Amino acid sequence: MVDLTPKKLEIQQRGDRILSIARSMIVDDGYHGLNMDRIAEQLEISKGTIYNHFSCKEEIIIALAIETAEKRRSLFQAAAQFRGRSRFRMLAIGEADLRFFQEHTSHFEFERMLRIPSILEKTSEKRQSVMQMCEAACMQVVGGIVRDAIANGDLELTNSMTAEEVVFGLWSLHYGAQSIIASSENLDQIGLHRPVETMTTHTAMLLDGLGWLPLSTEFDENEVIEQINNEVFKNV
Amino acid sequence: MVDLTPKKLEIQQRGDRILSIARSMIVDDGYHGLNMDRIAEQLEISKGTIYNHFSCKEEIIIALAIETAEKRRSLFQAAAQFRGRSRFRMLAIGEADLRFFQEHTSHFEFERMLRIPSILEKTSEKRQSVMQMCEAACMQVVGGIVRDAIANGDLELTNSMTAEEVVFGLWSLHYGAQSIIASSENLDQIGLHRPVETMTTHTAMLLDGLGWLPLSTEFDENEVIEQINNEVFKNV
Amino acid sequence: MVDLTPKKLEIQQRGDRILSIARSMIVDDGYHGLNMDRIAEQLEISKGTIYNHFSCKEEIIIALAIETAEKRRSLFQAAAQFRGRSRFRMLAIGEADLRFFQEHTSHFEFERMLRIPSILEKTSEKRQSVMQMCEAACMQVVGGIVRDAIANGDLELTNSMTAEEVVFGLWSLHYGAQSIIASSENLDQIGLHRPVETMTTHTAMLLDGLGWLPLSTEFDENEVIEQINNEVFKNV
Amino acid sequence: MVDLTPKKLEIQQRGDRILSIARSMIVDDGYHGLNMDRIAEQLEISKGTIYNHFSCKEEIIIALAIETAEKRRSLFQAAAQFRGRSRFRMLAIGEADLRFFQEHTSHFEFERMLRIPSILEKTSEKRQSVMQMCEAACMQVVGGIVRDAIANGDLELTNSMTAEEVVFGLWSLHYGAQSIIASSENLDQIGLHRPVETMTTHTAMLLDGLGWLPLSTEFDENEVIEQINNEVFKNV
DNA sequence: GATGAATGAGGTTTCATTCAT
DNA sequence: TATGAATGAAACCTCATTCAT
Repeated sequence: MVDLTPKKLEIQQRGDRILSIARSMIVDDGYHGLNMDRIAEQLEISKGTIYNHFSCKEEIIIALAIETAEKRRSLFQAAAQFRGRSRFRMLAIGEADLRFFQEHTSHFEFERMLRIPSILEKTSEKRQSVMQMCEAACMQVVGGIVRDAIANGDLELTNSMTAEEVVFGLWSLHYGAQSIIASSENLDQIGLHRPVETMTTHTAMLLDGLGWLPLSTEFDENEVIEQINNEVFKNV
Repeated sequence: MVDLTPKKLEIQQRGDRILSIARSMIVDDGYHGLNMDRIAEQLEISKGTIYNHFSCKEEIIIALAIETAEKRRSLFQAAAQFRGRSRFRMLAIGEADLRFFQEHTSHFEFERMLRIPSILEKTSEKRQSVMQMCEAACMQVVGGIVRDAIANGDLELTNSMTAEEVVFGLWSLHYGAQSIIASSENLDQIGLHRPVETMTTHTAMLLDGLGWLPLSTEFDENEVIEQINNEVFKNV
Repeated sequence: MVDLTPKKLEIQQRGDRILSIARSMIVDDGYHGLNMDRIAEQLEISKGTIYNHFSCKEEIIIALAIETAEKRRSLFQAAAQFRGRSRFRMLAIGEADLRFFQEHTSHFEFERMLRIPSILEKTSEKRQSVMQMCEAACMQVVGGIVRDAIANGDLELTNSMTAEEVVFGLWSLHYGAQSIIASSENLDQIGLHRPVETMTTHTAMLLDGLGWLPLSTEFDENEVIEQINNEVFKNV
Repeated sequence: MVDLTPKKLEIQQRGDRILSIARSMIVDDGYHGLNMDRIAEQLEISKGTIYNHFSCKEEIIIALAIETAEKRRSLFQAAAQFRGRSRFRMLAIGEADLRFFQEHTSHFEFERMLRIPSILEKTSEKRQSVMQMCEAACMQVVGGIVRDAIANGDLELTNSMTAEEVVFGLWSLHYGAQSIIASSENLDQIGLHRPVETMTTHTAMLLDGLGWLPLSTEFDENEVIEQINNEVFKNV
């Protein structure tokens, strides 16, 4: 055990280096830019060694997605611990999501690739389920807040909507907005000068539309967000 | 003119057949399933002929996306002609979008691919701009309704929001929801049994949150939709 | 006839322009630099029109070779008419060859291509025989001078050499030197500052070596060449 | 070391087999007869494997040229070691060149291709400089003998000729004669029954013309050549 | 575990030639 | 006769993946 540690450490570090180079390749040149030969060349290892870490190219992509998805999960879990009214806790989630988006924009690139079936298919079930768990954890965190809000009367669902369906609406809005922002270069030209802020505003409108109390007109959002940043994300 | 037809017709038909086969390849097996050799083989033409129609694989993808995007544009333009209050005209747009989604689910597959920069880069500027025009036309149709609503007092924007930004919110919600639905197989397992209806409900909630009159509680949605279908989409 | 002439002229001029462009393509990039598409493009005519002039690519090559071969033949025939001793007539041939080389360096490129069986095969028999006639005429002109020299005692062949073999030696020396000069950029760097003059000197040395009278030490070469230029090539 | 040999040997042998097949393709049909697909087919290896050995088609051509150029260099260097008068050492060079030509006729084809800029450009600088070194070595060997001859009075250059220019003459004569012989099928028909011997005779004539002592009339060439073969080339 | 040569499917390009208009 | 889009054979080259050492 004492002997194995340094070796295992080295192996893990190599795995990380592979991911790190792969990430920058994808960020720079997208899917076609990810190239097993060039990874091997830049790391000065053999191609075979890469295959000891990742059984195929797609496994690298999902590993990258998991890496960032785990960061999102911890951000969401941290946000959910904010003490206060349910609507404010949703604000904390929004803030977490915003931070995630700003620091890990590349995640959307990975996710887009994994939503192409022919790519996802080649990934291992193991990593697929890790990925799903991360996503499910995020949904559950948000779902928990929704249920809390229903339980304490802050939110009263009509249309026979379920908590999961509320989450789906918010997820759709954010996933859609972030995908569009991350992959469009000309938003400014079509009159969208502050797309991230616009997304945040729409989130508030949607929650208002659902009747989630207190309504956005009843409190000062900036003040709450400052409090959230001080309490929840101060170490991040 | 009578003489010109057969040759030109044949050429155009071949272009269409290429797209048709390519579409089914992508639907079945995604990006990797699209294979120039196999297209040539199945159509019994040479690869060179395919490249006379489409200069690369990615051009086929964008041609497919344009094909469907044009259908969306006509649906949106038809929907916008519905006579009635602005909120009902938005409902008509929602109905158009729904029909588009149900009949051309594969569009989201194409669009997802085109949002990967390394794929988009290889497409011709010409087709890129056709694609953008289709999208812009849709946005303008919706933007026009928003502006009408503002003009006649149905909608009063707070938060210094612009009409374009309202459209962005709806676009994000729908793009996000439809992407998720089109690329997820296990929504049912996580409690989303009617995702399309849920998306529609959230749209209504968002419009309510924006204060768009009449609010969803003030009219019978199903009745209006029936009217829309009768008047606008009866021939479609 | 009055009407046809301008048309025929135009057609012939186009044929010439095709050859002219093809020549420069081959000079720059050899066989695989010759490209029917690019000829059409540069002449702003259609590819089909080229095929009205030359039935295939290889016919262009042999047409180019014939064009220059005919020029060489007339130069040689003109040179052979110089009145004077056989050695001086050889000097005239050398001068003709020099002029040919300087003005039609590319001829050697064409000749080389036509030595490749798969290329020669595709040319028409008609042009093949025209080509052969031109070459034979040149050799006969030189061979005639050699035989004259032998007949009148200027040249006495030892080593049981024949007139044809004498021609071969001169041909080799010139062909080799000209090929090297035509395709080397760095002769100056390796100490060859006047390669053409060097070739001429070696020709004289070779004729001296063969004992062809008068030896180069017995007359003023420059003076004779001036006379040749005045009498034989003054119109060229 | 014992373990490494079989694998490495096999790899090297495959590289050699690629060159061997490529050589015959070029000999038969020139540049466009060289075909990566057909090499793979005939060797029953994959195309990728060929590209592991040679990064492009042109690298094969230059590799072939280097292979033969190195043989010429060793022949020349061996020849230069012949002990005897300078004229006899030149005879040894002539003998080396003759042997080279007879065994590696195809070299001239490769050399010609490499004179086409668009072909040479694609070859690696590394191989280009190897090639240049081989050629320079040959010229220096001959140049050395010329200078020795001048130094010891065997050769007295008139016409302000330099040692390099003497080499150029010999090079031209041999290159030209060998190119013609290598690429002509019908020399016999035009009266050239022993072109190689004729070339050798002309070399002697040229050297006689230059006054290189002893003149060919002053010694028995065959006897000297026999001696050269016994001393210098007996192992070759 | 590490290596890297071998594999071979497949994307892309090129180009001579044909043929309907 | 001129045109040039269409054709399709032929190659070049890339790259993810495998496997013997």
